[in-house]
Amino acid sequence: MLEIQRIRNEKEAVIEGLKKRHFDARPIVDELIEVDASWRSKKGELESIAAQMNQISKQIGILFREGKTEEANAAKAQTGELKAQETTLKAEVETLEATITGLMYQLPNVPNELVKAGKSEEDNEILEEVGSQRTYDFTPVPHWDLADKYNLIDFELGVKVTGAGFPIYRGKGAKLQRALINFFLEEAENAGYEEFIPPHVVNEASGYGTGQLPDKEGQMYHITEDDLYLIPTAEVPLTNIYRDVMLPDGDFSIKLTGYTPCFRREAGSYGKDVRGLNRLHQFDKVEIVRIEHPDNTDAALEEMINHVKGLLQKLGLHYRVLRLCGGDTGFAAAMTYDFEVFSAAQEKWLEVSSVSRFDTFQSSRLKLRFKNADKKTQLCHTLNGSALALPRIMAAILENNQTEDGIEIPEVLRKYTGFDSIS
RNA sequence: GGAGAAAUGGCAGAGUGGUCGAAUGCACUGGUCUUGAAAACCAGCGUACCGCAAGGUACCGGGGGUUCGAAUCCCUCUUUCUCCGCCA
Repeated sequence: MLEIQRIRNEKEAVIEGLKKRHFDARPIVDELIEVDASWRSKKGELESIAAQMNQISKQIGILFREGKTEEANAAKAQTGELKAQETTLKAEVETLEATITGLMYQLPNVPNELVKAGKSEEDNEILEEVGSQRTYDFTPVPHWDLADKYNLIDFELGVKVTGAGFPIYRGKGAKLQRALINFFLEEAENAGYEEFIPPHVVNEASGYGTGQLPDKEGQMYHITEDDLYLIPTAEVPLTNIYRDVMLPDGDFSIKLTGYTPCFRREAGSYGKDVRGLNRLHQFDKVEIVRIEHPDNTDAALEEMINHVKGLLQKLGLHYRVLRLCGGDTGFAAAMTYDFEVFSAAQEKWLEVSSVSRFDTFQSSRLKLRFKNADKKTQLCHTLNGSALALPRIMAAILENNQTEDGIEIPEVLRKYTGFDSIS
């Protein structure tokens, strides 16, 4: 959430910044400024009435103690009018507050200055491409066929047990999946991230804390009976560990990682894009999360980007890095870098990681703060990224590393899989 | 799942309708003393919002209610503990 002070003080800059998302913030911001002003004035009235009431109550207490019952009762009688006013004002203030909150929740984060204006993924900037396409003296087969041929992933069985988008990994497929998880976790650990195994289900407050609610309500599985949500990413439980936290001093850099399954309803998705592992309702991911002093955010982001690049390089994948344009940047993010790997058989780029900085957008909702050098309370910055999401990595490894009679396992994974190839 | 008890400031812990934002102790910060430290003593010491300020308001697990007035009474939810049941 943007801070109300920022909207009051930098109104035009906020509106201008949000234009990069093709988001017309002016109506919301104008209303916000107006409602905020009347909120402040009503709040002032309410508080002065409350002050009078407190004063009278105090007097009544003193009178009773002194045994001046009649005077006390007289004083009681005059409170009626004030009390009625207080009740009315209170309701008005509450309505105004709800309006403000409702409006605030509608405003996405203001893009970073590096982010280019743009509407959709067409406008994303390709920053670099590393590696090159392998050549094959046969026609590469898509991963869903390979998965079937070598008995690695059973999509039909998943449909039977659960439904579409819930594949079942088996045999060497399951083992390769587990190898990737172990590899990613170990790399994160080597980079200084502490490993967590968080719950896979979160409460409503956590959903609001990281910004999934109310914006993406329909994208999470909601367990209505207990009012809990299946996590769409480990970002939610990991970041919410630090909800309502005041870090004692400005010298911190918190690095968390965790592997979790992720659940997404993906309502409305259909067609060719959802074939095989391309888009699932349940998938595995290792996430990295950072909580940083604002001065350290640039460096942290850089470090995370390099971490993800390192993983892709170690896996020998042909990849490219994109900086998302305003329109394609997620609601809560100030800036996002996407990583895509090239899939040999599908002949297209698959997104495998997304690294974002949120600046104070999440921490303002989370109430995640620290005491700065002047002993003032200040909001932390949060960042997170996938390192990495498994299914499309799996798809790319299967497709890109296929030979005519098998699949070669990347060198770095062999100590985890225990086998060098699948045939 | 059933029965009971509890939730107060960083921690411990008092307070059961009125000068309570809350005693006291510990911790913490500053000062005095000391060559330095410890001890002792003095002072300070929660958060948020509104306000240029003075100041005001709100907060005793969350929400609601009673009352002129609620940490204190009532309802409700959550969490923790004890006992019983069930169980990987």
